[in-house]
Amino acid sequence: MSAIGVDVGVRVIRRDFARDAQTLAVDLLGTTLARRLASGLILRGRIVETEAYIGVRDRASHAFGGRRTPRNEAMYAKPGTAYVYFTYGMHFCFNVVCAAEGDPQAVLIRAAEPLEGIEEMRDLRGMGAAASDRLIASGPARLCQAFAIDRELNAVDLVTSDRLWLEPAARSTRPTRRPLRTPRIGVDYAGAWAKRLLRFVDPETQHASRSPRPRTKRK
DNA sequence: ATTTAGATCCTCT
DNA sequence: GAGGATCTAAATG
Repeated sequence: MSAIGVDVGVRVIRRDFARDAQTLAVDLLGTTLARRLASGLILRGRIVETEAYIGVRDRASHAFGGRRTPRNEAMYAKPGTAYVYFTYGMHFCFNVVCAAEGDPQAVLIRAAEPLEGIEEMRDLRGMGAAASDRLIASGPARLCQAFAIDRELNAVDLVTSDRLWLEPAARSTRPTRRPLRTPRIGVDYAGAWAKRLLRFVDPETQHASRSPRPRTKRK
């Protein structure tokens, strides 16, 4: 994997994406997100926080009620498709489409621990070299900025793309404890669906969008 | 430590 | 026209 020309590692394959969003959201923790820039430089990060958007009955989902628009069209595509959308006038968010084609389920990738190409990520984020690694990709829009993910990558097939893909967790990167479960962030408009525990965080990470254990602060 | 306001523009009603 | 799967800096307790 370090040999020249062998920079694209083993990938997550189609059938692994063809599961329900809740299952995939858990399974993606510890997985590597990989991005090749136009320059050829490769960025990698370990996914540590996800959210499941579980389909047409999920009020918090862009596909609620079977809504199908130009924006969310990618949610109805094959499992393993990227769904990248623009929000709040300035931010992008990246999802992995899953389940069966036509069933609009997706996993929002909310945070990653930078592994490779960290200096480039800092540049992309407009951060100084002194800023903490924890601020690079802890949050869905920060992650997109750090990995240069924007509209251009919407609807890309993560199974075949040489610009954006996922690599399975190795033993050393797989979480060793069960994920922390919380309500999803920023979906207060979704009524009862806002309370469902569909956000998943690696309990041992330092790189989530908010501390997994806000209580304890010793040491 | 927690809260607030402002930025900013695309998407859908 | 309204509001959003957010982030940051600044203000406040």
